[in-house]
Amino acid sequence: MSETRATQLENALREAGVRVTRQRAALLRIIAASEDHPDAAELHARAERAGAGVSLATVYRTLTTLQAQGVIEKLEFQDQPARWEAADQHHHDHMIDVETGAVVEFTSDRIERLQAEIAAEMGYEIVHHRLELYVRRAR
Amino acid sequence: MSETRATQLENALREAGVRVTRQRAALLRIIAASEDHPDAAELHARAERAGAGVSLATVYRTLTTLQAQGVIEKLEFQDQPARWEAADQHHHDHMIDVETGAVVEFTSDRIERLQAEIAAEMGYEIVHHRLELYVRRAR
DNA sequence: TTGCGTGCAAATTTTTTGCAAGCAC
DNA sequence: GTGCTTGCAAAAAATTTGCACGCAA
Repeated sequence: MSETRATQLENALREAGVRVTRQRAALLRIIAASEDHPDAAELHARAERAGAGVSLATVYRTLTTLQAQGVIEKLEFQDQPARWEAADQHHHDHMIDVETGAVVEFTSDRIERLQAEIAAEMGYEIVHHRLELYVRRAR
Repeated sequence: MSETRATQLENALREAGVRVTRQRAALLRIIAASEDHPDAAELHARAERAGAGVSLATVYRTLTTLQAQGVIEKLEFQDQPARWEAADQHHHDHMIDVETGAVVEFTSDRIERLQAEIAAEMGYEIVHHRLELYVRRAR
C-alpha cells in the first residue's frame, strides 16, 4: 500500500468531512510538488498550465480550507503577497536573501526552546510563531 | 539644551535633507507619543483628533519617508494592515496575544546570537529579522 | 524662488464575497 | 438528492499614484 502523499492527504480530507473536488485535488498535487513557496496567482498559473481549470477565487478559497485542515501553511514575507507551502512533517523557519529573493528553510531547537522560555516567563504559552531572517551573502 | 524627542528628530530629518512639513511634524509627534502600534488609518484618525489636517495619502507617504530615514519601523502582524512604531533605542521583538490582540515587546540576546550563528553557518549575514510569538495566557 | 510635498480622486494590488449553477458523496 | 463548491463578476481592504497647487528652506 504505497500511496502518494497527495492521495494520503485526500483521504485525510475526506475523513475530516472536506469534499475532495477536482480543483482541490489539483491544487493539493501542485502544492505537494512545489519546491518553492508560490503565491495564489502563481498557483493559479500552475493549475492553468497543468490543464486544471481552477478560478482564482477558488484558489483563494481552497488555500483557506487547506490551511484550516492543517495541510498547508501561509507565509507572509515582508511587503509581498502571501505565499504557501505544504505543512511538512517538521516545522521550520525561513531565511530570505534580500538580494536574490531566494528562500532557505532552517530549524533551530535552541531558538524554539528559548522562545517557549521567554513566553513562559511572561505567563504565556506559544500558539505559533514566525521567524524570518532577511539576509545577504557574507562577503 | 533640552529638546523633546520629536524636535531632535525634526532636526535630524532636516539635516538629512528631508523637509519638515506641518504634516510630517504632526505625525512624528503622534508616533513618538504612541505607546501602542497604530496602523495608517489609526494615525490618520489621531492626526485628525489632534487638529492636524493630514490626508490619508500623506500619512502613507510620510510613513514610507520616515521609515527610509530609520525613524520609524513597520510591523506586519499576521493578517493585519501594517502597524508602525518609533524606531527606539533598543531593538525588540513582539509577542501577540491571539485572544486579546495585546502586543508585548521583548528582547533576547541569546536568540539574536543564535540567529546570527545560524545565518553565518549558511554563509549569510543578517540584514534584519522578524520574530513574532503568537501566544495565549498560560492556564 | 524652487522644487519637494500635499490633497484629491482615481488606480492598483491582493483578497473576499454574493449568487446561480455544478458536482461530490 | 442534498448542500457544499465553484465560477464570475463585483466588492472590499490596503496602499499607491497622477496632477495641479502649496509651502519649506
